[in-house]
Amino acid sequence: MIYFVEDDDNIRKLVSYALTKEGYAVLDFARPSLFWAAIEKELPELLLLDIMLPEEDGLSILTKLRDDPKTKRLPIMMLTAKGSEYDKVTGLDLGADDYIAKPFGMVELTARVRALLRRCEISRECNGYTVDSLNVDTQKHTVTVDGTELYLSFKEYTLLVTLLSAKGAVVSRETLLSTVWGEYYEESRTLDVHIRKLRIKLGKYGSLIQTVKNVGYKIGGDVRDR
Amino acid sequence: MIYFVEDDDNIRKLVSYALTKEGYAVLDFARPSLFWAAIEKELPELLLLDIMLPEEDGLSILTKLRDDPKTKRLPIMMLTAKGSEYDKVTGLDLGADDYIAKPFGMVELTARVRALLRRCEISRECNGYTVDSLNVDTQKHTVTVDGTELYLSFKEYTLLVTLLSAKGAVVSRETLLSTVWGEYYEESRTLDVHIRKLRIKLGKYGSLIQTVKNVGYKIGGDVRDR
DNA sequence: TGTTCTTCCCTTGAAATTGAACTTAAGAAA
DNA sequence: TTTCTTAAGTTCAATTTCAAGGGAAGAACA
Repeated sequence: MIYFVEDDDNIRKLVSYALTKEGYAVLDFARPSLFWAAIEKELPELLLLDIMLPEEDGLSILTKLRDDPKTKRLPIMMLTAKGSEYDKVTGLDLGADDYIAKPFGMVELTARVRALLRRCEISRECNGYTVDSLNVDTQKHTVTVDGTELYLSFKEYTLLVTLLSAKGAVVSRETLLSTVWGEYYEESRTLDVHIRKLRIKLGKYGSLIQTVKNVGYKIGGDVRDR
Repeated sequence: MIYFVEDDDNIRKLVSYALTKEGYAVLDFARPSLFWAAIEKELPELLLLDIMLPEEDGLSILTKLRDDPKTKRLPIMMLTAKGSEYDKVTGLDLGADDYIAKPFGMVELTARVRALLRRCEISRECNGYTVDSLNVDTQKHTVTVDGTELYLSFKEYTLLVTLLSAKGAVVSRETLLSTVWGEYYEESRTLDVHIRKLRIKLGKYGSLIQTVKNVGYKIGGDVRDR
């Protein structure tokens, strides 16, 4: 998911269109306030940020994002009409990862986006995951164990995919709650209950979901993309 | 260390001077052959690569570097007189991390270099530690000795990671207590007890944890990031 | 100089306590 | 209906506490 903050309607539409055509999911925002609301709910993989904006300067947004541990590492590309070297340097030194000056071509933009995502090792969502003979197809939204399809509820499915996407790394309770349940959820036992149901439904693969006490849960076993 | 391949003497000197003044160690090469010789000996942290070169095209060098596992992830910034969008895209898509078109200002160049190094620093942030055949994976939260996984409790694990992250330096009792146990903890034997359990679980590596009387504990041996 | 004593930390083992996750069931929401 | 959330009770390992056991460094002493 790519977020794009830009007040100029034409540029916003143009860039969104170009990126969408490249296969990226894009959400664009005409005003910072809309962007802030969205980022509370879900973090994008990359942010395109114009500098000249109503309400709040792009550089101010950049600074705030870099100060927050949650968005400290978010790949950010600044985008601006001002072409002066001074502006570029300011943006980069405040923590932007790339900077592109208007007018820019869509082809260069998408190439820079690709390069930045590559550098940050965030590949576009894959089509699914496989562990042993447990298969998850994120296109079809299906889960199969030994070839037979399994029915999972929405939360169960999202929980499983979130764990799988970490490729065996531990996912904290907090992250799980915010990813699967949306906004920040304070400590709640609903996560435990869903983990339990998921484990039961996964049958012999239930034990793949391992508890890491005081931290969260992880998938044991070799997770492969597909 | 930054390597810089550029045939134009003026630009080479200018850029080298600017980067050196920024505090980077720079080695510049007028010809690809000299660069290839150097890279055999030592990998730089970043490579600035001109496109138009004698002997061999910069894009060809880029491709070769990206094909070699040793240099696959080397941060590379392309640098060129050709300002066409097509060239930029080609460079970026062949695996360059950034691209700057001549004529460029030294201030922008150094800012881009800083930004690129910063980003690569982040992505290579440590995923674990290795001492001898003791391995700690901080992503998966696992500890292995000679390839077999070891189960550590939360405190034991945190204690071990805290000690490892000091890379062999002594960590005071006070620091350990405040890092592992949260806020300040009054003097308590609980730390000793956990150290003991950790030593036992680590088996032959238990003796890696050395007591520094009146101060704290440290890891003996060569701690490496991974 | 060498021996014993004292003290201070750290180690050890066992027992007591705590707390995070699990379970279950029932009610609310979709 | 099915799914999700909440609440309450349970469980068992993790953690802490306690008390006794070393052992090294320096002091006292012969």
